[in-house]
Amino acid sequence: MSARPPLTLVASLGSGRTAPASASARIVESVTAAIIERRLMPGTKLSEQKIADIFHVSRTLVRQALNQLSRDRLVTLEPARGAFVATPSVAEARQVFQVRTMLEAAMVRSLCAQITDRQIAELRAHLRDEAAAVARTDVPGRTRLLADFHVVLARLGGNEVLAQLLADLLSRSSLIALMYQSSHSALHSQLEHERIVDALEQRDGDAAAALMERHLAAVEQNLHLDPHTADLSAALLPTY
Amino acid sequence: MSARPPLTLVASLGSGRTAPASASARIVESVTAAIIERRLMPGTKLSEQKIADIFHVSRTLVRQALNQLSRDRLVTLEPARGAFVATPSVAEARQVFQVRTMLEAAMVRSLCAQITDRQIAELRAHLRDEAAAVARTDVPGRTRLLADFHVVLARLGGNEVLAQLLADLLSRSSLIALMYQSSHSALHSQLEHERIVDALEQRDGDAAAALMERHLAAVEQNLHLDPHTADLSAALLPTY
DNA sequence: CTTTAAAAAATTGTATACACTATTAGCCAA
DNA sequence: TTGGCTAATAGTGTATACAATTTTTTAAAG
Repeated sequence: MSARPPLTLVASLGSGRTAPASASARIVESVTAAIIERRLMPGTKLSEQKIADIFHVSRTLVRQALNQLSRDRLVTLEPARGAFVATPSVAEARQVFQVRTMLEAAMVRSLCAQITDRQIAELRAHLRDEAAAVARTDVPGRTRLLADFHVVLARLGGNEVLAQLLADLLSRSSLIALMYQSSHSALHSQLEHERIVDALEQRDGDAAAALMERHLAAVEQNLHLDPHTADLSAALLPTY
Repeated sequence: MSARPPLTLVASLGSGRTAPASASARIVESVTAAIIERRLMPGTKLSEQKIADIFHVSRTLVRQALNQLSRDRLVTLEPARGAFVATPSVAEARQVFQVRTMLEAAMVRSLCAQITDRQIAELRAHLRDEAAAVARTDVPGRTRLLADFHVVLARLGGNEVLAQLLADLLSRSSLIALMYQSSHSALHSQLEHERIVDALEQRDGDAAAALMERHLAAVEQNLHLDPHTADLSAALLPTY
């Protein structure tokens, strides 16, 4: 019997980013980071009182945070039973990738028409960070950076609505990748990112869109989404 | 009442589940409906205690509902000042339509490959409802039906993630249309919907996507988004 | 009559109390 | 032991209390 209080949540407080003023926003960020960086497993129960104790706030604020996480689909709320880290279904996983493909292909295509050299340089800098994290086998770091690449791309277009939407889809994708044990190598992903930026640099919208579609398809292909494996892992993974 | 489509914009914004509407979900639906049906103007203050009295619940549940509405971008929360019906900016309006164009164009294109005759019949039935509402100048009804068309389309593809995303964007679009006084005639929109279904029926993905893109561009064009008008209306409408 | 300042009222932000539901533990009977 | 019943425990759902902040009112001065 573990009953292991997620002290890891507190540790994630120090992880970069703009400091959210609100306490509940801090909790949302911490739990999100913990999920993305694979420190909280799908199905883990998120007890209100335990989280409240960790952050030294009342359950009121914890409940606010859990509600928001539920809207983000990172947490499932079961009435009168509590909050759990979500366990996205195979169907949901496929749908998330389908939506991402629609959005991201169109995004890079339109980005080609407006991207500046300065922005390309920003992307190159990000790619260097990715490559470094991959090289030193920094698993949490590379996971976050590889996901961030897509959000950075979205922000370059200046469409905040799109960026926000994609950020949500990306955090869901991280949970999906964790749950279905992606076998897509980080190195492979990183190289595909490089090629996408190459296409952007050449302002070749069709190529960039095609590369993005193939990249997402490759990532999805390397998830263990086939029914047999999925059922098995879903049956074995803890529900409490 | 007439046979209502299984999925309405308002209903889709609630808990998302078939669970009996909780108190806060009821509040969310009521406020959403009030905004979409133009009974709450942008900028209107939503006082917690007043809403609590109306629904005979405590502020706790009202705050939950307002938080959810804030996440849907229908309501803006100003710290220590309260909740207000959102007043989406011109930039946000353009971004919402840009994202919708990306998603809905790709959506109808992929829908062409899998749509059944039975689903086409469903769409035709919806179009008849639309036409009837337009003919009898039922403004709230036609507004809802014209928006629902896009959500119904999303549901047909069987992608629940996409449908949910689009439902959110649609409610935001309704608020935008209200704020920027769309001059796009309902009849015109309705006819464009007919053409899109025509293309779907012929399984012509490129045509359907192009028609959808033109439809959304036309709707956006007929919003009063030009800076001068926008500043004027923004200055006169809100703030109290 | 307008402007400014301070006090009062109203409203939001957070914590706590309590009711209600679910889970667990213990007990008895088969 | 095993199954099921009941009691105890723990946890969630909602309401209320109180503190902090903003808005309004009131009053006085310029």
